[in-house]
Amino acid sequence: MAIQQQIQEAAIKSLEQLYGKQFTAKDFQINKTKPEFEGDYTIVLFSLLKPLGKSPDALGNELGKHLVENNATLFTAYNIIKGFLNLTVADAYWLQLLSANYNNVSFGKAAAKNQKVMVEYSSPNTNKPLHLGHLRNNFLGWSAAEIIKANGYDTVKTCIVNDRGIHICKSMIAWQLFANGATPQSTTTKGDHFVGDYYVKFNDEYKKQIEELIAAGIKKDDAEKEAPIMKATQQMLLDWEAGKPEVMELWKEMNSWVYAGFDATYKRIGSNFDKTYYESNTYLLGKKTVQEGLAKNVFVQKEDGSVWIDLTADGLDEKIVQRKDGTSVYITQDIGLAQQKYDEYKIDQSIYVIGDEQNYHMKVLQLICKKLGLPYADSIYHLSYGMVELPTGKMKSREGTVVDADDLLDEMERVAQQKTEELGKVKDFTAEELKELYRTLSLGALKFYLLRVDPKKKMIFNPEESIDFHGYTGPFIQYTHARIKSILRKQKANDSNSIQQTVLLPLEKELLIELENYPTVIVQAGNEHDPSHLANYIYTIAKTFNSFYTEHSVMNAETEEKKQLRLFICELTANVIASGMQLLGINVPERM
RNA sequence: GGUCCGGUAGCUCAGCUGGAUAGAGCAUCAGCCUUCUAAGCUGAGGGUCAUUGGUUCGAAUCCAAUCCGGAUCACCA
Repeated sequence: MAIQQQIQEAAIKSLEQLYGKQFTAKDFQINKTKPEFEGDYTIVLFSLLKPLGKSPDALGNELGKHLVENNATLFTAYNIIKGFLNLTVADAYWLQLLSANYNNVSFGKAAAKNQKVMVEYSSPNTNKPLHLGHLRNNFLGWSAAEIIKANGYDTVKTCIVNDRGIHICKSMIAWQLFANGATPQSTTTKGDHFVGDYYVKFNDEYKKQIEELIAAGIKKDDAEKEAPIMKATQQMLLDWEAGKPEVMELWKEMNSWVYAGFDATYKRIGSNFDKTYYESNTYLLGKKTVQEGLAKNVFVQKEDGSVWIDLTADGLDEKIVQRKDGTSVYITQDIGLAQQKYDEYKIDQSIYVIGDEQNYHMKVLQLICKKLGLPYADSIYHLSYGMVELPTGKMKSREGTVVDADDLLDEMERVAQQKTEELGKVKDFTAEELKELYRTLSLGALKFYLLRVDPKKKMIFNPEESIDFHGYTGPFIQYTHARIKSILRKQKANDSNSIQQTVLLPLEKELLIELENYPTVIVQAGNEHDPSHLANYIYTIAKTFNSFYTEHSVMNAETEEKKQLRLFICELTANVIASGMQLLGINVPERM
């Protein structure tokens, strides 16, 4: 049990024994003691004063004395400053924690809960390569799933590939018009980039045609509809829906190029999925639900045949769920897919990692599911994240202002290589080991950069300033891990009996107090679906370790006992860093 | 206009289920490598926590209003 919780329970017990009154954890707070005061944890007494009719000093003294006397293994001292009761936790407690967990790779992870959580993330369109925004999504989704797993849930990582629709037809049409049969192979271009280039070509041509039509005296709105390339695209969409063989063949081939490209990028960044859904298979789902909704009078049919739901009573708007021609809209497909996920996996919770531009959409989706009385309605959770923007504003693929994922990864690897060569610490590495190191460091820098901020906040990425390797960064933490491993290669911790009587120095104790908190941080990050808590926490651990490292020598410790103690601290710190970084999807090197 | 989200140091961000003098990193300045990896450590300067009012013993944190920025409110996905 977490120390904070133990203190709270001890205090509740003492308060009952002293005053015969029952309090709960909500009635008073336990905080970490501020560094400028003596003690480790602090009970804030103010909220207890009125119910007990006591002065801060009287309550503090009585409670402090009772706690120390009745929990000799837990507390060694107390002091009171104003309304704050500061408690000093026994060194033996931290030492016991240390010897029990120093080599426990499951430290911080919860027992199996036998519940299943699905995390949908990534969800790309097959008409353009992945960009920086997708990276935030991928890193978030992957990490959120790992954190959920660490909290004892079974997880299913899924991806819904947006592989059909008018935007896909655009790149197909452009390819037909301009490619002269070129392929990724013939041009040695990565498949997703190859197709993306034709998507850009479409827009260039479309714009040109509109201008020409406007020059010929046609109104802008009409020009946009009448441009030949757009008409051809719309026809192609109809042909696709009709299953016209040559269209299907081209569609399959171009998508296969894109998938080859995506696979390479996913492999590179470490994204993986247990189940991939394709919109071309799911876009007809949900129609049955429309009929059921009509039968239940949740939906209403208008005269023209379109089907609607009125959400104005819930502060939202009227929303269409089926067009007058009988085809389903996006939200209807989503209802259908939600049902399919539930049917296939019997999931207890369904998490959607989707940008905050779809907050409204997801709210509507959940509300409709509730009104339909679907059993999984409450299990839907939208893990919403802010857009990644450039200093110049939003990224726009049509305007070519996107930061391409592959380009960025290449650039990060170059920076990692340059910095490593400047420092010259791994000259004995093989070419293969160096390559792996650059990959580890570059991904560590990028993932940490994108995960360390609160997901729901938008963030600005400046391509001019490359991502740092110093300070609050992934490489800083990776470096700390490598430093520890360098010590542990010289000697491993072995004799935990020898350290049980050791008196802890401030930095030793501080590190242990922080390490003890790891399980609590995993729970918090899990409850809030927020990896940034974990990123923050690991950084704090690394920072404290580096202070400790500079202040105290391990191999040349004052005594053999201290050497053993510090070796154990090194082991546990390295384990927590490696474990926590793994939950962020970041590897830590043995050397760098 | 309705709804939702954000506004904390020059910049990027923590802290937000109310608690002690608001914290990090970057940048700036001053120190620290004959000793376990200096991608490090120590210190300094830098704040009207958007504004105003309220609740409270106590507010960056909760409530209300206002200002600023963003998202969204399609028979698009």
